[in-house]
Amino acid sequence: MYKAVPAQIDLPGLEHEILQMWDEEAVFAASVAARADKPLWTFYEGPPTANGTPGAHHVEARVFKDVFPRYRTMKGYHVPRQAGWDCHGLPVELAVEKELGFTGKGDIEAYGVAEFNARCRESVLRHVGEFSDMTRRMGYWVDMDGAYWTMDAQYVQSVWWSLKQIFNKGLLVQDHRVAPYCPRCGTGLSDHELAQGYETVVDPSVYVRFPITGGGLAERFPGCALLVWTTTPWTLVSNTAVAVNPNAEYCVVESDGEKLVVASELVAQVFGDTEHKVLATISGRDLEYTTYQRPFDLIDIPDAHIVILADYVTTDDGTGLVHQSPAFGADDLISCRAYNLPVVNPITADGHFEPSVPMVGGVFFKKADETLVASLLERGLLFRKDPYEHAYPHCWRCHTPLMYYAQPSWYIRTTAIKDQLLEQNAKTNWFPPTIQWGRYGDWLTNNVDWALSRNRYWGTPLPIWRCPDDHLTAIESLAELSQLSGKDVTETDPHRPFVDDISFPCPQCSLIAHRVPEVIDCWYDSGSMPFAALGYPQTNAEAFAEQYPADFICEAIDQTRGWFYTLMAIGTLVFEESSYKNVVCLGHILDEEGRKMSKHLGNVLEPIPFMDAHGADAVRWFMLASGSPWQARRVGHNSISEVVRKTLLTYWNTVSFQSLYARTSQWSPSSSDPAPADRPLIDRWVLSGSNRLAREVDIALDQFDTQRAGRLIATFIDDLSNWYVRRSRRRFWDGDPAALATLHEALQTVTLCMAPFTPFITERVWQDLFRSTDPDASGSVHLASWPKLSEDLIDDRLESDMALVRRLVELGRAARADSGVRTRQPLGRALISASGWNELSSDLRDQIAEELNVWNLEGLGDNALVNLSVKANFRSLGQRFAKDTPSIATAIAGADAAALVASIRATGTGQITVTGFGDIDISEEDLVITETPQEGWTVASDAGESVALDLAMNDELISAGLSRELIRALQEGRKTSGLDITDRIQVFWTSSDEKLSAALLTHEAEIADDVLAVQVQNAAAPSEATVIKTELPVELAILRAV
RNA sequence: GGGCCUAUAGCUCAGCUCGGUUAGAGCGCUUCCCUGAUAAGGAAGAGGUCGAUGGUUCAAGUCCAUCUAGGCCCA
Repeated sequence: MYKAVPAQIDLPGLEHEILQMWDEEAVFAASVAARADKPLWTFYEGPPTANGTPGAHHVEARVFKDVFPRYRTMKGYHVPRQAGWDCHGLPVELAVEKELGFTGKGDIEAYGVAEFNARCRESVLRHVGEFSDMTRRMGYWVDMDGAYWTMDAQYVQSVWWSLKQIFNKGLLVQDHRVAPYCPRCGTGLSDHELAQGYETVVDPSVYVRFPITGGGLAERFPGCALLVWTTTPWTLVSNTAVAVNPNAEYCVVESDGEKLVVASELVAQVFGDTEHKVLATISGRDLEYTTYQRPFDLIDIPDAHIVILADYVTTDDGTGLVHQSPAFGADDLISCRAYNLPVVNPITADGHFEPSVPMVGGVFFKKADETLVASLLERGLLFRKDPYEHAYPHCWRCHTPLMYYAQPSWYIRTTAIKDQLLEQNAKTNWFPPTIQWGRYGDWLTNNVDWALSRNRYWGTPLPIWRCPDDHLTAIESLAELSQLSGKDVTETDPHRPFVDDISFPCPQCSLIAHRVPEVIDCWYDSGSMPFAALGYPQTNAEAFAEQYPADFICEAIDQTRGWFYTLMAIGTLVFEESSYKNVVCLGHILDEEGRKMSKHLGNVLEPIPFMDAHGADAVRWFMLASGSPWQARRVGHNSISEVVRKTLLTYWNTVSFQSLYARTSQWSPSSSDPAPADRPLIDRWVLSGSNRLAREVDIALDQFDTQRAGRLIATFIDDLSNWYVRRSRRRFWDGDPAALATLHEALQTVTLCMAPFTPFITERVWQDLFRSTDPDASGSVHLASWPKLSEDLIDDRLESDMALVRRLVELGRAARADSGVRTRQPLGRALISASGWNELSSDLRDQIAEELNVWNLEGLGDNALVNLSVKANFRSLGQRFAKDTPSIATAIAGADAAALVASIRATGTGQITVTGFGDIDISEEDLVITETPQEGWTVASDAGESVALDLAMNDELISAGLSRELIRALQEGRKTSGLDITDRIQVFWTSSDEKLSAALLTHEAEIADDVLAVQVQNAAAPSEATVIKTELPVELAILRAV
């Protein structure tokens, strides 16, 4: 027997019970173990940074990471799922710095690197707890006990091993380049980190006069100045040169008594309405080696301050003359090197001007702008100053504006494998597909070398040792280090400062080699997880070979330049093959107003309270099925509660209904239930639909399309509840085994299809309906297999017939509403006109009659004088007649509809005369034929289908109507007086109304049957009976029968 | 400046792959109906220049081009 399923449900409460059951019975482990000998379907978990608290976007990604492995498991695959935690990196360091009240690297050094890193490790352990709780609460099944931690010694050594492979290929190199640099964190950043941190800021954009001191122009136009534009006034201190485009045209402009050099194309923009006159034009090339007076004379920059040529200079913006400061611009550095100009850097590693610099010594670089601009103004060098709004890169973690800063760094030469990366990308399936050659492909095409090193503390140490003669040795493990150093260091923590203390004689020259000071980008750590999570190659070599590459990974779109890239790049660098085949790339989650969620705005959704308010299933269903996962979506309390009402509660109530009546009639599924073929048509319709559902959802999930799958499921649940159950209610009251078996089977299918989406509620239903009635049922819905298809039960004809039935019912209801006669009042007959009506089985016709409360349904043409109208069916005509379609359509509209239809119905074709074409044969499919009765009917028509109601009343109909009215009043009375649905009652009535009395007597048996009355007495009610309120002229009362 | 995404009812979104002549759903609003599973369901009404322009076509929300606005990412 089924378990009792209450109509009311507390979803979050249910989920906590299920969570406990899963824990107690170790269902997740069992679901993986049960498929151990089945084909592998591999999934890689992208490790969240164990820092800060989880947000709604983590829930989103984790829902998708959960649904496909669950689905594949049901389909018979072995899907191990290893959790992972990203432990290293700036985010963790910054959090610890904040806790300790540090302001920079000096504080860390003073505190001690060992102690600092210990705090970092402790911080990671603390934050992982929050992620674990959220993960468990939402029902994301992933093995957290066996999680990989990027800070584990084994993991670090795997990363070392991979770096050594790359080093050996000559692709890990040190170089001196201008790179984005965070002065607060004191380290360079990679391009994909840069991508995380653009912020819109307003900087001063200044036009500065650089008076010419030598060269051709100085002689021709004494007092002339170069007009130079920059948005970073602080770099003017180290001005070294001015670059112009050799192929652009420049001119000398006289305005307001001064002479300035500007690119010709920009003259109008620079001078605007100010009166100005062009004195001469000159090519950029001819400006080369012009000398000028630099704007600030604060630091020593020998042999500089000339005009140089550079192709990258454009005349789109500014003045076409670009100030050069080679320490702070990648392009500047390249251009100035070509002229052997010095690279002078007056800014220290913490972003402040050196104390010895006059005017701005000790000032933070960005803060110097104001002082410097004031000085320019005072000395008459400032031509113009505008606020300039633009996106400027900031540190993605501490929000300090970045400097482009010349510094030595370690790079992975990814540009050398760019073609291979493009090749690997071509073999990857992206969902949605636009990412592949759009956002991601674009990124690959513009690939730059990976700036790998960080001048920090808490990270995987770069495993390169260097001797005084600059010989480099890459190390792959502590074992190798032990061998070289002659000491057993295999138990040493492979982090700073401990590895820094290990040294060994250089294998090439025997001088003592020490480790270089840098640690690596933590994105390299996470990108190494396919092998490092297994400790490969030191351990698990076999498992790795089986599990590489992954069948499936999934993250949000911000990972295109993050994890999606580092995974592919490292895979290609080390194994010459990308590490994933299918990648699902999600849009972001926004708040209800469409804004990004951020702590700053205070609109962050706390996942656990959110799930405890609505239920994790509701949140999951929303993420998977509501709107497009590829797009940014708004989420909030309203959108989630709609999901609950529309889908989850409808499903639950259908289950509760089934349980109620099955238990009432002591029904359990058994072999004595009628076979599907022997059940009524409506049952076969449901089974056709449920089997189709299993097939279509399977296809959709195979294509990673949860939105489509969700729509299919929601539609089916709606059909089941609001058509099948609604239409079959009486059979359930009667305990009809065919109906009960049908609903049982349909619910089983939909429960299985839904299990990956909403694992909690489906588990509850599985336990209450299926495990309780089938000794062979698996102990959990998540140990069950995908529903077995019975293709032979899928009946296209039946489904299209039922669709017609439902359309006709819809028309009938419209006509009913129009007529003003309430549905409880039966009508004698309705006339139907629709193609397909004649072929409709009597079972299906009965569905229409019952739903509309009409005693007889008849074909329209046989019973009334009919008005015919015809319209052109353009879809059909267009294919045949193309550009002549409109003339044909006009002719059809003007034709004698009655004669045309009569001819088509008799012979299959009809003829119309079209001016310029003569007679044309048309068939029924070329037309939309609408039949309506000529008079005296209430009609509703749509798309060639009509339902007409006969409103004529007679005593019999009125009597039946009164009886229905009484039944409804009595049922309402039963309900409000709190009777159980199985309670029997006695009915007492008295009435002075003749018609009503007659109706009661005529329909007594039927009334008694419907309201479970053991007796219907025409007598005054005893005092203990409950009086039923009704607007009919009758005194009515009921009493619970003993 | 480049890449990608988005624009359909007051709000949230389908429909666009594969063009068919009255553009759909849900929420909200008005009126009515049905109801012994339902926190539901149904009918009617109000509410749309399907972002704009141009093109292709017999026919464009749907295909093409350009533009506008917003978003994300990059320069």
